[in-house]
Amino acid sequence: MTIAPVSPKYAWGVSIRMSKETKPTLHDVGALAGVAARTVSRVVNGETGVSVKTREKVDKAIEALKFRPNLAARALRSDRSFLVAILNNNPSPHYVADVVRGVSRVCRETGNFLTLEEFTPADNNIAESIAELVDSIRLAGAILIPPLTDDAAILDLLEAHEIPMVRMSPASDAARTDAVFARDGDGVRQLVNHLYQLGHRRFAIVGGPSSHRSSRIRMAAFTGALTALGISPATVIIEQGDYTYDSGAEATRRILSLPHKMRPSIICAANDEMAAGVISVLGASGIAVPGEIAVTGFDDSEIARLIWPPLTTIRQSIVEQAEAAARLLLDRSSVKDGPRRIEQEVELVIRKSTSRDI
Amino acid sequence: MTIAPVSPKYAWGVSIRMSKETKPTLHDVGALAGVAARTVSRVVNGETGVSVKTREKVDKAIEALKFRPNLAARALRSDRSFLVAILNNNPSPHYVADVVRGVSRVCRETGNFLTLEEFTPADNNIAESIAELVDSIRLAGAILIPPLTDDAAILDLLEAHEIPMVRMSPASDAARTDAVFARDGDGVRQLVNHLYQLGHRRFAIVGGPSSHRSSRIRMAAFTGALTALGISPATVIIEQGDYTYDSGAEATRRILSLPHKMRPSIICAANDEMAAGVISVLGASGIAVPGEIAVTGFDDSEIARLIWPPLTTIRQSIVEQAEAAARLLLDRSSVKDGPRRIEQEVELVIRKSTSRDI
DNA sequence: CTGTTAGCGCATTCAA
DNA sequence: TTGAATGCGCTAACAG
Repeated sequence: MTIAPVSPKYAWGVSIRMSKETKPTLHDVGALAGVAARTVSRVVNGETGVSVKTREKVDKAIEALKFRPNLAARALRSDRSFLVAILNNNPSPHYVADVVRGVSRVCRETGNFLTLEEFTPADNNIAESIAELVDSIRLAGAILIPPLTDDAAILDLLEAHEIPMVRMSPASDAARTDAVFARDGDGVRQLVNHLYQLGHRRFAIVGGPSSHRSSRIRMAAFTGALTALGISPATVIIEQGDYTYDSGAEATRRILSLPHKMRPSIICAANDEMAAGVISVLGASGIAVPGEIAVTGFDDSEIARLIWPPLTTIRQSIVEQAEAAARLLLDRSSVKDGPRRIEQEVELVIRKSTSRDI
Repeated sequence: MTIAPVSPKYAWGVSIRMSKETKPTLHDVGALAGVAARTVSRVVNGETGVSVKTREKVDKAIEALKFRPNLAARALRSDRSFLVAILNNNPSPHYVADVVRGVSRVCRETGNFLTLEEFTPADNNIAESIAELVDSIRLAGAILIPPLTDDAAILDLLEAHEIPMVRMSPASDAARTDAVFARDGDGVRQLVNHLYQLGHRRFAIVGGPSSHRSSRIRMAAFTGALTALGISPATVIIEQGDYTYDSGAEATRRILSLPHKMRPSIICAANDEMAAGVISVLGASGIAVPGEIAVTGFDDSEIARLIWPPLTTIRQSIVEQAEAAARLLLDRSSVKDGPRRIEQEVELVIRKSTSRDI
């Protein structure tokens, strides 16, 4: 057998790896299987047009060499990476962690990797950082989390680069891209009906910032559901918060400063974090929860379970929404039919903050 | 001027980009600046041996073309990516979010990108997933978060691939790699001294899992500090938890079942999450906090501020630790001197859960 | 069904 | 101080 002048690695004519340091390539696999690199490439990428016999040989060689395609080479040659980016400037750790968990799972299933572009709400050069990323490598796609979902400059940027994207719960221009939503309105209706059955008639609502789609929807659903039960919105105390703990506490102080006969029997916050603020002020004021005033949240974030009393709330599985978003992102088969939209069910979770027996 | 038969892009002899779709390359920049690609490469990588004049021309061309080096090509050619991986199976969203925030900041400063390998504690094929990553691309480095920091199989894997790594608060084999720690012991001593000054003499401690370095250190510091104040460890109630909310609640039930005269005036939990469990059980039992029993946590995680009463605790800035870890990881200048070690200061945060005036 | 050739964009010889 | 040539590992064209 003549010596094939290919490269030192192949100096013995067959695929004998000289060193543990050298990672096997398509070429190595091909040499071992007795086929060309191109054929191995076909097998690796699941292309059609390879005989079963050949495929088996190649698979065996891949296995034997523990071959793994080089990401950089693939990305360079085919101008498509296997990187899915999560773009985030949402400061809530629970929310982000759940998104990461869901996307991560799907990435692993599909042989992709996850990159995280993390910003604080104060960052003002978000678009620039993202530009750096998308100019440096062709992303498999991007998942956008609120409130960054509604940043027109970033949407423009991604569109200009033709990066596939899915937005989670976008507030504006919802039909512009693929998107995933939760059925917030359904949740509010379930919650209100439950409270009504418990006998509550004097409601206070602490709304979220009107800039968020979710808070507008939740507020509309609250007033709608109450009206449907014969409770006039005019009799409902409505306070405005901004989804933070402190704003929930502040709203509660305002509520407690009202004439005593107007005091509600139930305070519904538009998210759990504000509800935690509500409970802390009630506790500090010596008001029994739920005995004197009951409290509800929304989201079923971790804190709903950790505070005392634990919160009755609406669970929306962010993990599942994120999984759905990632699958949508990676499935390009139906994009041509226009923006796609997934709506996720929610669920009422009843805990002690509305219990009758405390 | 003759037509240079280089590629369609250069068909006009000078660097005129034919289409917005085509990203500029080193070659384009060089053509515009009137130098070879090799020279541009030198400038981009900050190599020496380029005249000031040339460098200026090149910089101008880079600016004009908004050139950004192609990550994939760089990674392929030089077998080094600009990807920093965070390896995590810690379920605490606050903690992970802080790590991400710190690492993210440093990555952005240094032109790197961040990839997140996220696992649940239940995942049993962590090593396999990480192998897939490190076999696919040469990472710039990896940052390991507990409890994954102490997984020998993963350390072996990364070492075998010669991936630079920094571990955060490793429990075992601490000198094996670069590492970042917090001065937990200092924090405990500050805390105990403060409680002693408030008049507390009957202590209960809810420890963390002995598998964690942090809980062993914290427990040793508690008994040490108490002893130093003349309080015999034999008179201290010690319960074992596992850092979860539920284990804190459970430990508290055991404490409350003790004869009344043994009841402590203060329960110190080894982390905030267990402290939240402690407070919930005390609340459910009608015991005033801090009036009858005070409570402290450790970590100053978000929940410390969100529960009622808010927790006196020890703040360790995870963001800063993560930043330090990332800088350590990316600075390879001093690795040859053996494993490096950074210790981060902590700080006592006094809140209502130990206040005297409630 | 399979192989040959070429080149993605960059960094690294080596030569000038 | 600069440039020409080469190839990293892979996949797209194009043959056979």
